[in-house]
Amino acid sequence: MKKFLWKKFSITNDSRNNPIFFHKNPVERLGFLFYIIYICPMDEIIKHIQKFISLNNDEAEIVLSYFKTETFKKKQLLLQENQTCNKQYFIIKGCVRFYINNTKGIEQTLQFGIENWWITDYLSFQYQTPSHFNIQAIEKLETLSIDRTSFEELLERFPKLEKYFRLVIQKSFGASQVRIHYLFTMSAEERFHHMNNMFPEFIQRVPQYMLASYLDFSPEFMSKIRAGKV
Amino acid sequence: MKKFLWKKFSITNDSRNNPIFFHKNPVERLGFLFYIIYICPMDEIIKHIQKFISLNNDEAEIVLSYFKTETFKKKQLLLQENQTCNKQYFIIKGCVRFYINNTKGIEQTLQFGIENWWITDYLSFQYQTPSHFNIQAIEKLETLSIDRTSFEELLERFPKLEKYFRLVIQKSFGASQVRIHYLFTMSAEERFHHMNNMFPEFIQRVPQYMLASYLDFSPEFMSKIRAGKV
DNA sequence: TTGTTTTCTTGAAGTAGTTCAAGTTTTTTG
DNA sequence: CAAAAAACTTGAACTACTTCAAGAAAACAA
Repeated sequence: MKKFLWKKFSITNDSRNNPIFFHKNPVERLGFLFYIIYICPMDEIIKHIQKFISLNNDEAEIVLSYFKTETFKKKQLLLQENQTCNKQYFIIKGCVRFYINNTKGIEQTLQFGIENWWITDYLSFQYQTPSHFNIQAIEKLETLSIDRTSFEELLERFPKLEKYFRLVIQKSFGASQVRIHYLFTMSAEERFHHMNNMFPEFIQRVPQYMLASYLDFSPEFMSKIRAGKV
Repeated sequence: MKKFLWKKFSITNDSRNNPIFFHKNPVERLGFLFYIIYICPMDEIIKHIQKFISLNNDEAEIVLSYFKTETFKKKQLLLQENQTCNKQYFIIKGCVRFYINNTKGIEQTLQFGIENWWITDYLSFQYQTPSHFNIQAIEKLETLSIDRTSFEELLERFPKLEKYFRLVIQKSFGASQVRIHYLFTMSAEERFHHMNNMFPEFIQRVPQYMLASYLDFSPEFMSKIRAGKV
């Protein structure tokens, strides 16, 4: 039901220029209001922004207009190695992995992303250089995306968003440091149990072999840990 | 010689209220001008900021006034585990390591910092929570430091610095991702040679055992790699 | 529902690293 | 400059993981 409405009312970049969407008469906008308040998952990004900085309703609408909804099928790539990353994605629904192909041709997961997370290769996005990374949908995925140009425009129009993005990246960076900490201080088994305790629901969502590579051991070893055979 | 002058003219936070320093008469300020233009390493931070955003001379002086020069002896700690990190440091001269004590009581380096780098535990600094990390001077160290409160004030006074700090952190985050990439795809020996090729001058500056832990292998193994005995 | 693909399991053999302990070299300090 | 401290080296024994190969189970598509 939710999903049906979501698709039906799906708002694209063009909404920015759609007079109905921005019409001030509340009756005429009823459908959209309902959509925005009760159903629209796009609302999540506004809530997320408002956790870090203030943003009133009018601003929120304009901010939203800079984003495009983009959906991906399971296994579809959002970014491929050697391509330049020209979008930043905010995950509305679903799950992605950020991975590389190592020298033996095995895919190694560096990061996962779930609802309300930003995902992109910041270096490639910022400096428009080819990426070393792949980003792939693990589940059917709904995102809000913004390209490099719109992103610049958005930040120029709302400089206070600089603060929002600074804080978002700061958090990601912090998480990345803590991750290295865990890789360095825990044994394979400890890393698995730690992950298991911290994110019990999450580990249900991704194939074991991806989790194994994220925790930096082989899928076979994961199997043995789970079976208590180590 | 340089060092002597540096010490002699060392500018502290109090400079903000020092009428001589900000006096507009160029003759009276000659010493300081000379200092600022030819000797003052504080200038480096301004140059660094100007690489990312525009900043005129008047602004630069005010920005500088928010910082304090702080020096550390070799081995001195800038931040200790379990303390809350309440400063952000910009390194003028010297070298630091960002490390943890692992479960076996061995110190494991997660990051190095050299001239023109920012170093702090961003999570602890931002959310004022106890840090998991230590930051230590590896060489005699000169920094510019800014505390949490001054940092907030600075950003409020110059909102465009939000962009600067966003870009700085973005770069650090990118570097951290690339680092994990290397850890995952290269063997110990490859990681060493890669580091050797990329930063030949840097590896001269730090003890081998710190480098070994940064590259995630034992000091003994480093020794064997270097001797070609592996 | 059935066939196909993807994911997970298991044990045996192998290896890239660690750990330990003792000695040597280099750097720092008074 | 000598003494002390810190950093580096070496080889032998060990181990936490990997790799391989083959089969079982689960998920997916037609």
